Amino acid sequence: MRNLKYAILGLVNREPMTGYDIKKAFEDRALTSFWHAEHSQIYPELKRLVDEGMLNFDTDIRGEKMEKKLYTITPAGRNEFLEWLKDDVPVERTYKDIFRLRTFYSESLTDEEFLTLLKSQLKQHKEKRDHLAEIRRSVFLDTPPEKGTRELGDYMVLDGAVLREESYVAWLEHCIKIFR
Amino acid sequence: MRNLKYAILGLVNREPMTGYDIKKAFEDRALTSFWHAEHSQIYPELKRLVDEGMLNFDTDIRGEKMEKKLYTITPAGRNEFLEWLKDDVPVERTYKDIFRLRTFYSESLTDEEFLTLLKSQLKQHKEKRDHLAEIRRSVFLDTPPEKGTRELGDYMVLDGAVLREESYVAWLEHCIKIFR
DNA sequence: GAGTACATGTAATTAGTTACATGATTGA
DNA sequence: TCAATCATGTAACTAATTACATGTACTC
Repeated sequence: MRNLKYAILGLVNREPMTGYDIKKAFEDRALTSFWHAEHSQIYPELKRLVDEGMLNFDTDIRGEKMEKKLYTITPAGRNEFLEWLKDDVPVERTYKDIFRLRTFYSESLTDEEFLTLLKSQLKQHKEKRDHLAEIRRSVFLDTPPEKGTRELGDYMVLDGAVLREESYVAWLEHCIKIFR
Repeated sequence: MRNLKYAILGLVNREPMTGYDIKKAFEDRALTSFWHAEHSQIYPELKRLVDEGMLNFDTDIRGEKMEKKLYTITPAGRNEFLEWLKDDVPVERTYKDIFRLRTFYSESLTDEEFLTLLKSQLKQHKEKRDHLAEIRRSVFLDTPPEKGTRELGDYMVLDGAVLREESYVAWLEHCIKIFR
């Protein structure tokens, strides 16, 4: 499905970037909530996208001799990206989740053992939710940006991430209530 | 991380099963909401688990000569599974989601194009939510089973799947409201 | 007799992670 | 001068998907 291809094309379509910039973007809290890639996956994909005529690059010098490659999207790349973006695809049947897998088998744990796991997950998901909500508050003042701006995309996925964490927290709290 | 290993050990720990049974279990609505594997991944993993002494199998004959392998968990397998089950692991940083990736880049779509995608996703997630809630109602009468029963694990993940879909629906409706 | 479900495997490819490998620049 | 960050790559391995491949049993 080449999803990484489109994730990268979309970033470079926003503005010219280096591989390192792309790696950094995938570490940003908003993007990382629904996509991620290591640099070992990014650099080969960038090379491939250049071979396929989707991207060009210029070599920049920073300081005395440190080289970096600044990638730019080609018209063909932009076209492919826009076609992909329009695709209406069926929802993913499975959102893999290891903790839910453990929960499925929790009959084999003692109540205390499972409660410990539930509480640890709850703590982590609450922290994640609060962190994401704090970004939404500090960056967007909890108000959606104007339509047609890049910031609106950022806002919407951040908002979705907060909702997802809230829902996870509600589920964990429900499970804890059952076990007490 | 060998997650499939533990998903399979957990199923066979519940009761002896064939590879085909395991494949069917991964198509069941509750399990499929958070885990999935194709038979091409299951059969080699079963072979490996036998090699590692985690599973044994007996060959059953169905009808005249059709053979099937009924797998049973070994004490070593059960032990490994129980150790894995107790592990408290950090939450996954990323829950990959292609529609959220598209949303992130939606500034490059027209309002109508993006609204069409949003509405299609909304319809699908509502159907998924209703379907899951209907299973919860018909199988569990919306009431959690007793602690310590296998049914409670099934109920909890199903409940979590309903909540997750409800949260997705709420997010999509929020996005649609912004775009109107 | 046809179609569906049961039943098990392998091959080829793509996706993703962890480890290996190197070196420059900046700021404390 | 030390540490963190910038910067780019490859190798080895694990995970997962799609396609290839085969045959039986049951029900209408």
